[in-house]
Parts: sequence; C-alpha cells; structure tokens
Amino acid sequence: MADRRTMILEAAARVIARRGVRGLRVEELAEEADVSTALIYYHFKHRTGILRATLEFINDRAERYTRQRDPGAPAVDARGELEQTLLLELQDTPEVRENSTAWGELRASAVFEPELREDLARATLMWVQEVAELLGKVHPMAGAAALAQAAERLTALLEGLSVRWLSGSLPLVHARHLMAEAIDAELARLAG
Amino acid sequence: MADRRTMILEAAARVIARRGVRGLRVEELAEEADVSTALIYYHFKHRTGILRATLEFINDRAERYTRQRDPGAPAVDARGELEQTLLLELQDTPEVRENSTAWGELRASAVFEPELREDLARATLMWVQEVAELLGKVHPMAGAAALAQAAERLTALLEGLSVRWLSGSLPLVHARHLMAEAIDAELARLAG
DNA sequence: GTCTATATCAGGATAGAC
DNA sequence: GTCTATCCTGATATAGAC
Repeated sequence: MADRRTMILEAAARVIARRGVRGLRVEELAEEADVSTALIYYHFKHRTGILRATLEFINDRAERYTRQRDPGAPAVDARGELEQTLLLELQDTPEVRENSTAWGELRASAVFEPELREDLARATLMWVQEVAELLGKVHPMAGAAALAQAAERLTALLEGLSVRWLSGSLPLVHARHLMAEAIDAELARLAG
Repeated sequence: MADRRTMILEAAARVIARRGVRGLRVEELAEEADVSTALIYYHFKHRTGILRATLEFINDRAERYTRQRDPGAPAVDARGELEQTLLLELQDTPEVRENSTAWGELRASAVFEPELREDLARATLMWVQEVAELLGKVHPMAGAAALAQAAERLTALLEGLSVRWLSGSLPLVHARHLMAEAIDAELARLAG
C-alpha cells in the first residue's frame, strides 16, 4: 500500500484525466483520494505544487510502462519495437489515457505558462531522441539529421492524433491506423 | 467599423491567445473589448456561448486568410496552393498566432468539455476535406480514401507542430521545414 | 443594445483541534 | 499527519435603469 502522498498523486492523475490540468479542483482531488483538502495543502503547499508533483509522477510512470516489456512476450525486431513504442500511446487503458491526457494538457498549458516550457522542451527532446534511436536501429545507414527529423515528425504527429482522439474528433482505431502508416512512410523514406 | 458583437469576438480571439480558453475571464474580455460584462452575456448567453461563437469566428477568419490570395501575386499551381494553405498556419503574424493558439486551446479544451466536441469535429472534418481536395488536384488519379488519410495525417501533424511551436519546444522555421517535408512525402506516397 | 450595480457561488487556502 | 470548520477572493451571471 502506497503512502498518502503517493495516493494523492495517483488520484491527481485520475482527476486530471477527467477534468484537465486547469479543471483540477482541490476539493474534488480530496474526495478522489479520500483525504481532506487540508492534508493536500499540508503535503503540497498550493495548487501549483500539486500540479508539478503530479506531472513528475506521470513522467516517471510513462517511463516505466514504455520501457518495460512483458517478459513472456516474444522478442520483437527493431521495427516492431518502434511501432510498439509509438502505438502504445494510442490505447484506451486508464493508465495510458491518464498519461496522454496529462501530457496533452501540459503541452497546451505551456503555451501560456512559460515556467513549464523548459521542462517540457527537455522531455520532448528526450522522447524525440529515443524514437530517432529506434529508427536508427531499423536503418543503421541513415544520417543523424534525417533520423532526427523523422522522429520529430512522428512524435508531433502522435501528439496531434492523440488530442484528436481524446477530443472526440478521431476514433482510436483510425488514429492507430494513421500512425502505423506514417511509421511505414517514414521508414520507406529513410530507406531512400 | 465592425458591430459590437464582432468586436467582442475579435477581442475574445486576442484574450484566448493571451490566456487560453480556460484562462478567459469574462471580465477581462469585457475590458479588452471595452464593453461591460452584461453586454457580453446579452449577446452570448453564457461563457460556453462565447467560446462556441469564437470558434466559429476563428474558423471563418482562417477560411478568409487561407483562401484569399494576393491579387498581384503570381498564379500558383495545385502543389503550391497546398503548400501555401498548410504553411500559412505556421507564421508569426498576430492574426495567425491568435488563430493557431485559439484553435489549439479549443482542441485541448474539447477533451474535457463535451459541448465543444461536435463543432470541433465538424470543423476538423471540413478542414481535412479541403486539404484532401487540394491533394486531389495534384494527384487526380489517387483514391479518395488515400487522399483523406493523407489529409488527416498532414492536418494532425500541423496541429502537433503548431503547439510545439507555440509552447516553445520547436523553432518556427524548423516546424515549417518539417511540415514542408511531410507534404513532399505524402505527395510522393500518393504518386507511388 | 448597453450600462451600473450586485447577487451568487465555487473553489483556494488557513486556523486550530487531535 | 490528519481532520473539521470556515474564511475570502474572484468569477459567472442577472436585475433593472436608460
């Protein structure tokens, strides 16, 4: 059983997925975590503190579910690994939905909150580099610049498709299909 | 000189670009438009009404600046028209910035405000169809499904690149470059 | 159509007991 | 560390005059 602080953060992820970063009300969070609002302020000082801690929590969690593969699952080749990594973000499970929603919210919030930008840019860069590496595994002869650009397009597209899905403009299966095709296209492009 | 209603909508676009959809306070909007809050409620009933009307206003405006070409400019071919249409959304002019910001915000807000979804989905569909038509002009022999999917990918990518630009994760020129390359890739794909 | 003034209420934050 | 109770600001929305 996690400690109270962690339970509050887990609850915060759920509430953010439901109401958004800017729709998060401390009282609702208190109910969700089954604690008093006072306790939340005891642990996090103010609303912004909650947000920051939650975003960190969410990043750690995404790191976990992206990296760890099912030990029983068959070994996948480089291309499969790439597809898995990207398509994993387009899945309707509570954890992924929470993470995608929160990430999208963080992205959207950063347009108006400069304090968030640096962290976000760094996280984006790391993500792009990870994808570029995976692309490089499939096409070892491709140039670094070409790999980086393909990774930027794929991750940006994924973000775009993700919000469309979450905002009800695009069915999930369709989003996955478009993403899969884009991966194919970028790989074909890198092949020359 | 525009009527009051229009002036309020123009002001709303500015305020949304500055504070976001969820940062929009009716009182601030009233100041920006130099009218009373009561007048805003007279014209738009409630906050959501303002948002909806602003979305429509922004769409109409984007329609205008997307369609209208400089009369003195040289006639462009189908491919040029396509590129212009898409790259126009990645420009650092006040009007475009306002539109892109507001559009991104509305998209992000729709994740949590179901009332916005229908309008947004319809607007998205129209945009996708417009781009699909332009793609069709370049490749008249391409199938409708392929055109639609290419258009979906390009517009979703544009949204993704646009927020990255506005949130400070991607320099504008780089975003434009990535977009241009993506257009090339999709056209090549349709040709093959 | 447009204003001033205000009702209303939600939600962030704190005091103080245990 | 955790709760109950409450204060207080700020934001939506309306009444009623012109």
